[in-house]
Amino acid sequence: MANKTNFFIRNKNSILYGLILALLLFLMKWLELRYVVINHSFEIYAGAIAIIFTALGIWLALKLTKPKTSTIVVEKPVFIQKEDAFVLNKKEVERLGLSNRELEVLTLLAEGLSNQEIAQRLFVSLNTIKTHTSNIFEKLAVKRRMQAVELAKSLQLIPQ
Amino acid sequence: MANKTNFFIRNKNSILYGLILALLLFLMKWLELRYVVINHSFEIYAGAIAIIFTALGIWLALKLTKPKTSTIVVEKPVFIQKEDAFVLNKKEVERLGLSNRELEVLTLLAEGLSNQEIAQRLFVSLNTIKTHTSNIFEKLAVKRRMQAVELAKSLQLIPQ
DNA sequence: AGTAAAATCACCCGAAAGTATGAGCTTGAA
DNA sequence: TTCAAGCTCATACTTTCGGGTGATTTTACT
Repeated sequence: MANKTNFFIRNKNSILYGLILALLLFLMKWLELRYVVINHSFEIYAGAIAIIFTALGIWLALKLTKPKTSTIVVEKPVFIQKEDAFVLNKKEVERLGLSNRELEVLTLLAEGLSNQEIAQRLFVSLNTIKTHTSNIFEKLAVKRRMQAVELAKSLQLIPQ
Repeated sequence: MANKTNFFIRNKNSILYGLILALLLFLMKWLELRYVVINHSFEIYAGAIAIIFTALGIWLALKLTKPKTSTIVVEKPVFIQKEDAFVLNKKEVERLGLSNRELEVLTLLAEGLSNQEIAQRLFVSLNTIKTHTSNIFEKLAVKRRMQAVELAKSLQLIPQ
């Protein structure tokens, strides 16, 4: 880090205040030699110094406390669509009495595959898939594959 | 509000500091009468006052300034997963060359309705709906109604 | 070993979906 | 007026879907 080179820059304010302080003292010394001190009591002089330097101290403190308040950031990230990890609604699965294989078929159904394609995908016969789909429709109480998929998605049986 | 009754309580600190200030001045006056001032130069005395009251001012300022606002970064993830107002993706509609009627049929298709039901809903014949669906599948380059609905949803052609 | 649930497969039949082709009608723009 | 696009409808045909029934095999559990 370049601490040494930055020293005067970073302490610029402190140095400046020190100079002002010295200047003020010098000014008072000069005033003392003239007409002020001679004619007034010492208490007034001391009180003036106290007041002035109290004010200076307050001013210094207020100015020098630089990390006054770091900005409070209120973040409001708004996610419109959430594609987070799919969690199976096991309660509904159990309630409907759907088997694992039926859920599997349901998933492929949702992909828009035909029964024939599903059969090939699962290495079983077309008739098997037809039996599965029939059972699925029965358990879901729907008439068509489209409705089955819609219902399954809304019930969190298959990923959206 | 009970401003009057709370005055002394609220300004307790200020009053205390004022008393301390007076006490310090009195202490200095007492010291002056004794051995300090007599034997030392006035500059030293003034300097001491300046330093003490500068420190006092700083201390006052730090104490009196309201408690530093602590920096708190609050993260609030807000999930708006429900379907906000559906906006039609007109660009895609135009690109695919879909007519209004076809979009209408597509919407009903997504509800899981059969061709016959769609026909009754739109007061047209079954054959008309079959023509529409065929054209839709052609334009969307899909083979089945399920795939058409999936694609239409992902392209924002119909509400989710 | 016995049993119940799940998974597999087959056959039939009717309904629905999808393909292909042609055509009438309306409307808005060139 | 002509023309293109959109909407409508029809006929014919093929494919897929869905319902119903029955049967065998696998798996898991008692």
